Amino acid sequence: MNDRTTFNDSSAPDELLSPLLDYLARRLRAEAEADLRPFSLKIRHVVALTVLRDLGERAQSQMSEALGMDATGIVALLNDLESQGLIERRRAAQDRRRHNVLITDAGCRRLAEVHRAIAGLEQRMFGLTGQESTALYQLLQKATASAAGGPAESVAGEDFPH
Amino acid sequence: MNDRTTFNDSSAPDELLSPLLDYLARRLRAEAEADLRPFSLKIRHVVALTVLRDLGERAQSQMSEALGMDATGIVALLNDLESQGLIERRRAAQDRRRHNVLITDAGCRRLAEVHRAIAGLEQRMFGLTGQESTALYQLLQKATASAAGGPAESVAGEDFPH
DNA sequence: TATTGTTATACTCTATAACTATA
DNA sequence: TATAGTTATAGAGTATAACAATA
Repeated sequence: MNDRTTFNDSSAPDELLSPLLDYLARRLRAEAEADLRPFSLKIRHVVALTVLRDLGERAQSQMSEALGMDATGIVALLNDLESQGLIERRRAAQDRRRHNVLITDAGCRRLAEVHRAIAGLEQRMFGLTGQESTALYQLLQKATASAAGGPAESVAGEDFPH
Repeated sequence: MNDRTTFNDSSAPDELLSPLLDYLARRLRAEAEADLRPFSLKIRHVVALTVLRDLGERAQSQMSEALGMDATGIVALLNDLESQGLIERRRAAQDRRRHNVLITDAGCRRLAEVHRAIAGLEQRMFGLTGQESTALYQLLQKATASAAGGPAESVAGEDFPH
């Protein structure tokens, strides 16, 4: 049964979030390309490194879940990072089918550099104050935790970095 | 929350916004696909229709700028919408090179339906309260206005819907 | 038989370059 | 010559399907 009235009144603002998210993500990827070229990385590499730094060693299947990406995409992503020595793949002893992935020291250092570059880009591009930026981060964080739980549920999972 | 107040107002938070935006936009596109399939539309069609509804008649070159997309992408986008009768292209009398684009009545009706579908998806997916959702909208709105002005400037332009 | 990771492949999204018609 | 739109094409980005190794 559909409860349309509560739905409209209690929650959503008049306008949609999706067009803004779509727009900002597209612009971001385009702008970040230039800043990340010296590192031979793309935004999704940064996402993957961030997850590995914050969550530690993970199986590739868990990476796939945490990043909301297909497993086949993860393979290519990790290949890029491994060829630069930023991550390591290790056969898991308990289950030899599994490749455990972890960030290397070089990966951590690289991530820190990239982090500074992207932070600068965000500041220039979004023009938000520190407070606004923090508030936005927290809201996106909450939305992400919810989205990571599944499309129809609001399960705040530990699937994404804080 | 720890000593967050020690941050000066101009500094960014410790963590990056970009990975979250990238993640959410990717998930959103994937999830919205199912909801939008009955309409034969994608998220970017919704963005385009929203812009046309809010800003009125526009040249294609202006659409390109407003959407932050290459002009060639706009052509295919508008072809899709025109073939469904949701928008119209008219030769501009003053400058016959130009195609002015405007949303049709059918387009407005379709957009309203789609709007409801996406709003429901956002609520299920992001699990935000009405207040949070509104706050997030306003922050994304501000970031979008800034980003529309250019990568290095904070010019709040009239380029994107309010 | 089911699961982890991989390869091969195709489809979607976006950008670059060349063409047309107007100015 | 320059600009608005279009076409053709190529390149990312992501997903689907079949396969190998292991459980």
